[in-house]
Amino acid sequence: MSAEVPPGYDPYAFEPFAVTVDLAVFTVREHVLQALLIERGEEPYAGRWALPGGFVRREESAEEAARRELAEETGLSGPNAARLHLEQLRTYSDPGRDPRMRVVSVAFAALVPDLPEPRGGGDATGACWRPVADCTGLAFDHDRILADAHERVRAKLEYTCLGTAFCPAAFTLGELQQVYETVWGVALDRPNFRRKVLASPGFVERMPNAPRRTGGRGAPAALYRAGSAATLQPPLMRPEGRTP
Amino acid sequence: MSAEVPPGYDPYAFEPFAVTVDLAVFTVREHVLQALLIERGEEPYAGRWALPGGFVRREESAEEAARRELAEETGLSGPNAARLHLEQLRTYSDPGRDPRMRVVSVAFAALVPDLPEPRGGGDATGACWRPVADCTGLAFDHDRILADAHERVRAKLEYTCLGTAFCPAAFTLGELQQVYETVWGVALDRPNFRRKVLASPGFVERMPNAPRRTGGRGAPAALYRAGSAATLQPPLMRPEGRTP
DNA sequence: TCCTTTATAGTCAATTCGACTATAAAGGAG
DNA sequence: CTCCTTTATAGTCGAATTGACTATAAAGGA
Repeated sequence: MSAEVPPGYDPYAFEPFAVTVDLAVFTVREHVLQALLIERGEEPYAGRWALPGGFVRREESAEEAARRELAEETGLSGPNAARLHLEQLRTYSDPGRDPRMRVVSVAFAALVPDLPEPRGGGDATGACWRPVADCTGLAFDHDRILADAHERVRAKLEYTCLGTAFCPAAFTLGELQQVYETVWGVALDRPNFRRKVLASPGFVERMPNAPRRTGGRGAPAALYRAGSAATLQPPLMRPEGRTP
Repeated sequence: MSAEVPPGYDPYAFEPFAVTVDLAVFTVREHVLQALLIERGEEPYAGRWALPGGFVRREESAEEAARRELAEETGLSGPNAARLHLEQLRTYSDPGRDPRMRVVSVAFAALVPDLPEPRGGGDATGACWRPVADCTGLAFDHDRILADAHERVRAKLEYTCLGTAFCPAAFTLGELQQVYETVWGVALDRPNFRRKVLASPGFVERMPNAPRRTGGRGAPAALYRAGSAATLQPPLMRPEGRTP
């Protein structure tokens, strides 16, 4: 490898890499933020938990690979696939992050509503939801990826309308507030929360139907669906203004 | 290149890619936001302008490659290299983004103060600063990368202390305000701007020295340096709350 | 029939923000 | 030297937002 290599496509400068995608898939189940994990069936890290993912194929982009892997892992398809937020997180490229060869991984964060069942499909031994607080000791650098994705989601709830991605197609403001409280780990004042949400144009819109009761007890709540806005102005900040 | 497929990897799934970094380097010069471009000397796109960048080498991460390329292209080294903000933007992986082979590019955004001179150093035919508004018709998908980076910088000025990355080690509040006005393309009220900045803990801190006059005319201004905070709470929002 | 839980409507004071006014300290033009 | 323009910096004031509460109604369960 000469030091005076022109930019371009000098054969000595070109190094072959494998490119993979890794997915940090989040959902809110039973008042807890959970992540989707798979149990590795092969070396290295056989038997360890890891984020779902796989190789990017020759004819697809990283986004397409991520969507394909997500469908394989969760059984997400058709109408469900539409109610899914998938965004690129960042790329992890440390030499040595895979013990055998040079692998660059494009990480994605995905937010899905509470799905019926995870499907341990395809190549993974098993797949399951696990509270993010318990997701430690993952394979490769997946602890780090998951932590980065977790903080990204926490931060994006502040200034985007992403919270609705955790909710089903129709939801109550109480359910939306639960999402915020679960992801941020704080309690929010109910009247103030609904005042903020309803004052944010395009965040939620009322469904032209009848209300229903959700958890059984309590007064029936109005149903809302996600609005057309993508960002929140002004933002809905978490208390204690922490961004650790 | 070792065609040997490591054990445990599906040989049909593994596809070799080239991995590059592309840099969107921004500075504020003469009240205009400018980006660093190089003129390509080789096919494809010979003679066209492009973002600086290059291949990731076998023993380095994408971050290290980006820092290396930036040093080669701008002559940034030693003390200057410290006053530099470099952050990963996202990865571009469309098949066909390079006409000849499968290239995945990890894009970075860099913010530097007004440097003495760009250096068309090393491998590039020529390098120059160009107002971002005039940066069109770039090679590959670099128009898109630059646009994404531009919007990222605009957005991050709102909720981080990044604005100081465009300023020299010591700066006046007027200079910092110029950065915001230039990047956002709006005029800000001077008293209100300084009130917000000074009320944000850790954004700037006064230098324990004497004031000076900057542009020649006008009263002398106090000098500040970047504080220790990374994020702004509450954010400093651009007027008209636009996030196109 | 209570009692607990949840939804929803208000109130009120403190804080913040946007739009201004005012004053001082340069440098340049004449 | 004397305006005049430009910039820095200190305030003011009313409107809007926010955080902390109170109040009331409508469930379901014991």
